[in-house]
Amino acid sequence: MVRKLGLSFYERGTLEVARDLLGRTLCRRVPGGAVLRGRILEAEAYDGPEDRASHASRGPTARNAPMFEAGGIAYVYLVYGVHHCLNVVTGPRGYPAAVLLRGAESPDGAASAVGPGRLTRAFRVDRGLDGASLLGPHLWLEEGEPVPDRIVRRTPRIGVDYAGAWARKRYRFMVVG
DNA sequence: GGTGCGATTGCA
DNA sequence: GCAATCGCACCA
Repeated sequence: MVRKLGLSFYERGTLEVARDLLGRTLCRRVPGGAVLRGRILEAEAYDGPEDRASHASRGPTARNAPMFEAGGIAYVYLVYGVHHCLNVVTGPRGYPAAVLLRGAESPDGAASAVGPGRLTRAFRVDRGLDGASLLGPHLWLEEGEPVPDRIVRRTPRIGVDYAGAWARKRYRFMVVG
């Protein structure tokens, strides 16, 4: 029996959720009814208003509004005018935090979809899902198979060199192998 | 109303 | 090494 992760999974500290996302099953019901599934392999935490790498570091805007909502919804945005990025919003309402999903197994089980843009393409996620509930019919997570610490690696985040000391924090979690 | 650029990727 | 491509943050 597969279990959909509930609100209590998301309403925790961002770093804790990021680590715990590894091994969980990302599920996406596409138009037509088919469900795409794949285990999450890589995730990055963006934690609070002080985090200079976070879109929320300059206060609430139209784009980052979902980050300020309570955990359990998606935050989807377009980077470089080309790729969509999928985030899992975490923590309580008013505290801007989210986890960027950077890699997962491909739904077809073949190769892995590593890279935030590749992941959203593989799971057909776009801005139509911005703000969508992660307990709803279009996008959700299932329990999956938790990953032991010995195959988890922590590194600084990718592509945020502009963020000073925040760029060096080890907020990226990935499954090795 | 104008401008500069990004939580990336793929190809030369 | 660099183009693609556009929403949005910020300034006027």
